[in-house]
Amino acid sequence: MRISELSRRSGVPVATIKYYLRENLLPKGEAVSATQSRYSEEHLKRLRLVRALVEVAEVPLGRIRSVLRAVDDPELDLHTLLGFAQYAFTQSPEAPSGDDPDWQRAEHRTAELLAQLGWQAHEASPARGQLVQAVAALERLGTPPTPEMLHGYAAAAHRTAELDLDCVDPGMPREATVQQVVTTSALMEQTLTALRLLAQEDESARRFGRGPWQHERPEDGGAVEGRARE
Amino acid sequence: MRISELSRRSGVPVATIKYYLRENLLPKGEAVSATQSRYSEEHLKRLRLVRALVEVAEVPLGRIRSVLRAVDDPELDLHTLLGFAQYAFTQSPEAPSGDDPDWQRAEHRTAELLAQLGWQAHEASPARGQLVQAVAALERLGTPPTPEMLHGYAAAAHRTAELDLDCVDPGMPREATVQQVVTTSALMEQTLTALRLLAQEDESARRFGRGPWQHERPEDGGAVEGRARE
DNA sequence: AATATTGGAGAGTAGTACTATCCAATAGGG
DNA sequence: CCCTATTGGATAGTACTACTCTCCAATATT
Repeated sequence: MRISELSRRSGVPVATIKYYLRENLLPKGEAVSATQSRYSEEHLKRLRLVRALVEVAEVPLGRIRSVLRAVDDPELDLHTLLGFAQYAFTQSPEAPSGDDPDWQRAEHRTAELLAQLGWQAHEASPARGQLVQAVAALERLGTPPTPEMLHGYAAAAHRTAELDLDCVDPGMPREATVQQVVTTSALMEQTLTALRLLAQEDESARRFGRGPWQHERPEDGGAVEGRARE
Repeated sequence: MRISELSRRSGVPVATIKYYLRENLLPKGEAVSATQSRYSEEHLKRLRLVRALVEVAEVPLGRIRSVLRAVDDPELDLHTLLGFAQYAFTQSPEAPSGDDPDWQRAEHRTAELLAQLGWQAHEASPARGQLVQAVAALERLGTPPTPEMLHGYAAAAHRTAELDLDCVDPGMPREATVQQVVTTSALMEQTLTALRLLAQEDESARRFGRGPWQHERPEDGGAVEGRARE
């Protein structure tokens, strides 16, 4: 198909497709002449994947590029690919600025937690870094997470990880599996977050509330006065 | 304290503090003269909260502003505040573009799921919208989530929501509770995400891997050859 | 008195993700 | 073969976010 058809079928403007082509988020089409290339169903699938990642999961294009590079590497096995996907999707918290006492304590808490859980995590894992960063931030705000809480969250996280991997079938063709891996990493995250928020709403209503939330924004001009019935 | 001390104690540049003051992310200090204002410990706390939200949770400043507006409203009870925090932190997926069949199906799946779970969620809840959006994206990519999977994730989400609310004590002074609510919404999200990724790594190693991941970036010069931009 | 700091305002910058315009080379219909 | 539309390729421009820098006159500090 031509670029205009690719645009029509995906709902993405031609200019944006050209941009993705330039940015190596979409492989070039097969050049038919100097002014025409042919795009396949694979291109359409890839484009839809990129759009889902951009629109729904809000992954920056740079990280999407990294993931796709790994996806397109036929050498990588499933386990390694999952690792790359994780690496690409997680923002590395970079320099801990050295001698931050809160960071040190967070490092210690994290190491202890992982040891108790028996999880083997790479020392330089970005997820580990993110965990330390979050714990350090909580320390700094004066509300450090208790080991019990962390264990509780870890148990829930472990349950979701099992579910994540349940839908990855190593016997399927690589293409399909790869898509599954990437969508699992990114879109299931969104799903899980949304479910958690909905569960919070329900649980909050049960504990201290009087029904579901009123969803008005506290935008400029008030509108705050008309909150839940009193 | 003066602005320079606020800067030194928080590690945030003076220029950024001024910017936050302009953007109403930080209340003005008590004006002592035409060229000086006094800032309190509250300002420092607020500044640290904003930084944690920006750096760790990557919440856009606009959303932070919304949350803070709700936080500073003494009228709001805990339940309502939690609702505002959720509303502010979630990006609304906006217009479903009307007659998208995938969206319709996702709407249906979501409604059914919530009905089965017995969760009372507001029709216009942003979390609900986000869930529909994620499910619709998965549909579009050809890998719709099964009801069983969704129920599994929902159970895990419910567990975390219980933990989230366990650390909110309605008997505490409002200031402390409010901080707790906001950090719970945002920073625990990061914590949970990180834990899920670590659990994935561990579980993936158990199922198909041979140990923890090697964390090399597929960046230029890495194991994966770079893009063909010549 | 000399130097530093502050509040306030405005302009400038860097990064991200497009969007628009231009152009010459075709493609496709008549 | 002619004419219009489309395409690839390149470049420039836009909108938004989150700062960062500069300037200034009025203080504060030494």
